[in-house]
Amino acid sequence: MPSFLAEQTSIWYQKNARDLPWRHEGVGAWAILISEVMLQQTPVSRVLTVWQEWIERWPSPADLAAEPAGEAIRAWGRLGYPRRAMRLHECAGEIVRRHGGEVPDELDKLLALPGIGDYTARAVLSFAFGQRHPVVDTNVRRVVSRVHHGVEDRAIGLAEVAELLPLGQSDAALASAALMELGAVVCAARSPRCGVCPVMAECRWKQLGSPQPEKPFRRPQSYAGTDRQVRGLLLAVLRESAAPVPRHRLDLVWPDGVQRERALQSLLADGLVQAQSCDVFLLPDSTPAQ
DNA sequence: CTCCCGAAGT
DNA sequence: ACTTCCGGAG
Repeated sequence: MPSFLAEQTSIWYQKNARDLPWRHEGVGAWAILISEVMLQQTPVSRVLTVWQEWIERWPSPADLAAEPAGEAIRAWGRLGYPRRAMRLHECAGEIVRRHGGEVPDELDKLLALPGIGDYTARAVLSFAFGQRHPVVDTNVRRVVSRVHHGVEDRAIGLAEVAELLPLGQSDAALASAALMELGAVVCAARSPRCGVCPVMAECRWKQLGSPQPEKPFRRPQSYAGTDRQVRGLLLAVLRESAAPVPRHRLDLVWPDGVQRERALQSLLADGLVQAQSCDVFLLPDSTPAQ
């Protein structure tokens, strides 16, 4: 059932879409998959440079799979959540071993790959293969919740979004990109730009006076002082060092020895760091995928 | 300090 | 259903 929301947003998108390099003609499924993983938790502006480096260095899954995981972690730079880099490396290996080196174009096969969840699998199918799938990230949830239900945070499921997409494959893929773009640049969480919104006239949320949620949703933890920050500091040292790093150099980045050790152990457990000996550490140099 | 906002493990 | 996992911009 093509909806007013999907149709109007698609028209708007064709005039107002940002010119992002992974949207260019001829960009392959692997490059799009990389972009979606990088964008999972990181703003566009920070992804641009690293994505370009990755696709030039590793234009196919086989190119990435042929290198040690540590190279992916190093090239991830400061994008954050570096387990994504490790999973992308594992993902490349799986694509080579199980799919002949080509990104699969079926939902169940994508969902089975490491680091690929409900959102990313459908984003790749839509944006790389032009298929019709509900691509639901928090932007899309917010847009649909506001426009159709008039509230900030109604639970929006895949089925509901599937129903509002146009029936044609390429029209649906376009609408999915458009809904995400609208949520990102117009129907923003904090500062919505309703004055330029293509669906303002039929937005339930706007009609109701842009009601805020009953519960303001408190964010329990800040980043400063968390294990995540310490892990980031430790990994940065290893990333920027060509040679293995002795423990005493890691001791410099954080004063609390208990937390520092806990962070180091969790990095080892995640496979983001390897111990060369009991007091020397390096990025993983696991043998490339066979 | 706040905002950003997906995958996977439990 | 709830928690862990980053880091830069404002």
